[in-house]
Amino acid sequence: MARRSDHSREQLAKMAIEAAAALAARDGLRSITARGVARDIGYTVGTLYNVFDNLDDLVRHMNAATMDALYAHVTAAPIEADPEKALRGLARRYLAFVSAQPRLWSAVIEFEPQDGAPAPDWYRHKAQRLVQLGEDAIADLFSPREAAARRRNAFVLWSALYGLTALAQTTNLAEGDPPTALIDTLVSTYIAGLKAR
Amino acid sequence: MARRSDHSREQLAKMAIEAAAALAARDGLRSITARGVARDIGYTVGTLYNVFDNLDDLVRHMNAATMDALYAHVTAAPIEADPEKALRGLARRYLAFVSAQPRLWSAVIEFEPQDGAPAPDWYRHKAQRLVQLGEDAIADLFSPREAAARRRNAFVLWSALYGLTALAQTTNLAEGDPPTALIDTLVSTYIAGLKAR
DNA sequence: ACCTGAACACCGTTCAAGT
DNA sequence: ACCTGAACACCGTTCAAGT
Repeated sequence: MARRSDHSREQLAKMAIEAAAALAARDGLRSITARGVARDIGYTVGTLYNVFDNLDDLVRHMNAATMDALYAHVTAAPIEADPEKALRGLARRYLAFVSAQPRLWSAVIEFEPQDGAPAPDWYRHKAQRLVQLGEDAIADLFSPREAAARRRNAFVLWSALYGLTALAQTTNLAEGDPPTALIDTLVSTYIAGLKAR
Repeated sequence: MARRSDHSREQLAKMAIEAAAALAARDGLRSITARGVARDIGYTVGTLYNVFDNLDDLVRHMNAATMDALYAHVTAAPIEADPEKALRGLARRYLAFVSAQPRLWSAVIEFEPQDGAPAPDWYRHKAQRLVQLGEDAIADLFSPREAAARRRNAFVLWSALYGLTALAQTTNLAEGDPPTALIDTLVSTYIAGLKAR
């Protein structure tokens, strides 16, 4: 055996990522196993380790693909000029994506590589792009010399949105309030706070 | 062998939870194994399954203990009357706890039981108690008939805090801004927004 | 160069057998 | 009733051997 070359390295990576995402979407992050992914793409485990450093590396790439899909989904609609409308639009599209793919998004949240190494730059950039969208949305509320405050508030808003989607999914702490209402409450209250600075 | 009865069921549970927490604090959630915990408490795996349903059950109890410790830490100081001061105090003590035990708090965030079953009531109550603290802190900003809005905003604030601690730990998206500055920005902006309602 | 198959050192969970 | 030890069906990762 050996050297089938049915697929290029890039194709193998794509197939493995999609197989992993299918597993995670169905049964959660922990259902992803090297043997399971290998089985689903018709190769043996060894081949997987020829393409990825280890299983965490594969999961990281899967999560990166999820973040790319989220970014694409959020930017598919035009972004309004008014900060509050723009932010609410972003937040609602964010929520819609997460609600449609709950276990895939949970995988992004839950993922913590075994070696405590910090995420590589290319991975952090995926998240940074999303924060940037929020920063653009609220830009009109800041003067050009307030760049630091603008960035800090964008990060706080993104974190808040992140926490809301994380908690609204799992816990049912806010019974009666649909996630959309929570999102809208966050956006309108925070924007009002920014305007009152 | 058998029936050592060196320890009561309750003692065994406590020992196992502490052993698991020690493992998680050092090397993260995924370093907790049934065999490792059993080794550290001087029993075999079988005994662990006599006390807990499975490993997820043990981890859930460990996380519950972490939330209890967080609650105790946050309520150790008197809570101020002014909403903004009260909330900032809570948030800062929250952050202090999380920063002191980063991997233990990460375990709470990352944990997702294998069976997709919702968390039991006694577990959800631990989180609910923390939200309640926030609700009490902001109570003065709402009239008695606005109970729903008060609860919703407390949940949004707690979620935001949760997201901020989750992201500020791992990613370094907000370089230059220390976590305390992010927390203060969140609290002061959100409170200003609530006052501007 | 790429892929396989088998190996190594682990896992979670169960349960008959002992006291 | 409680605990052990061994078993079962898995894991992640490595690597000699094949083409």
